[in-house]
Amino acid sequence: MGMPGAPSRGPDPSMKAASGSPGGRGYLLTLEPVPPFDFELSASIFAGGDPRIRSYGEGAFRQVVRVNGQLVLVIVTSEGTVDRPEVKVQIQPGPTRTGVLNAAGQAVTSLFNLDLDLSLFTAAVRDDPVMSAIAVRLRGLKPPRTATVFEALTDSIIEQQISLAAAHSIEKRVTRTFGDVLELEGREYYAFPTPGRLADASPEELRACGLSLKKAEYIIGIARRIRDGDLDLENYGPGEDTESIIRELSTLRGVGVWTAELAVLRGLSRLDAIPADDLGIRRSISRYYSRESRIDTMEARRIASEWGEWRGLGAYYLLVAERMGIGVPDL
DNA sequence: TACCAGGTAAAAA
DNA sequence: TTTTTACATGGT
Repeated sequence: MGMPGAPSRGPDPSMKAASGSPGGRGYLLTLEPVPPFDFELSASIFAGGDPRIRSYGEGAFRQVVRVNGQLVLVIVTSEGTVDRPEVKVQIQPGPTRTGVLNAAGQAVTSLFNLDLDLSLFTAAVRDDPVMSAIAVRLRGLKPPRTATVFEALTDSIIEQQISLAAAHSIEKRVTRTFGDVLELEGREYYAFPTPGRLADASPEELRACGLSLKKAEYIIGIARRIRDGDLDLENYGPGEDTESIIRELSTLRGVGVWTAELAVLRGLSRLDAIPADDLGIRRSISRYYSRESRIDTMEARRIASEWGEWRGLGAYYLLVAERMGIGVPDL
């Protein structure tokens, strides 16, 4: 039964724009995420990140976002609770037009999936005692989303085959080499490179960032098709079936099923997509659902099918649970 | 030191 | 058509 589009969501969180911050440090926006939402838990994935690119520390998340063609640093903090979440967004440099302010608010809403209604997920996994127990432990955890599908697709190509540690180090070098820079108070912040910038890169330049020559060619090829108008990754609507997007992306050179699934999961928050042959996902599924230390792709898909249209989010919960050292629930 | 790690396309059989 | 190989960096 192919369900069209992404799982249904709650309404957009309401935005209250303070028109100009009195303090003068930057402009302030308040977002009201759909509860439950645990900001600290959701943002902890970014803890220890490169402060020039994306970081979370001392309660504040920082990243450069591109809004209306302009780069701004968003500083996101939480003042609410899990059940009455309230997220503050500070924008630098200020002052800025309300159009930019509101666009930054939309960007943060997208980056943290603030409009996702997790109660639909917990309802869907009600009959799965393992996932239900983990969902209670991780209550309010929302999965992150990349700023663009291009970023998700590029990162996924970089992450093919090699370890996450190796991939992250390469991703940082790519961003610092090709990303646009925003200078603030003597500090530099980098946005993820645009397709146009990577379209102009040479395979050797990307190779110097640590990519294989083949991956460099894949990424440049995709970037050029976007630049030339042959490919548009950023306008998939809710009416487009997740499966058909995965099929479409899989036709790109260098993009297999695994890469396409990961890209729609992280770039479009298609939470019904699960990269079932992913080693890490298979390991975490086997940890919580099997006596075997390793399971194959078919077995992973069979178990994940219990989570219905939320299999991708279920997989994310298992990965986070494993990372946090949450044990197998006693049933 | 060697080997594996959140794959893929192209070559070889 | 199916199987094997090359590829890149970081951790153990």
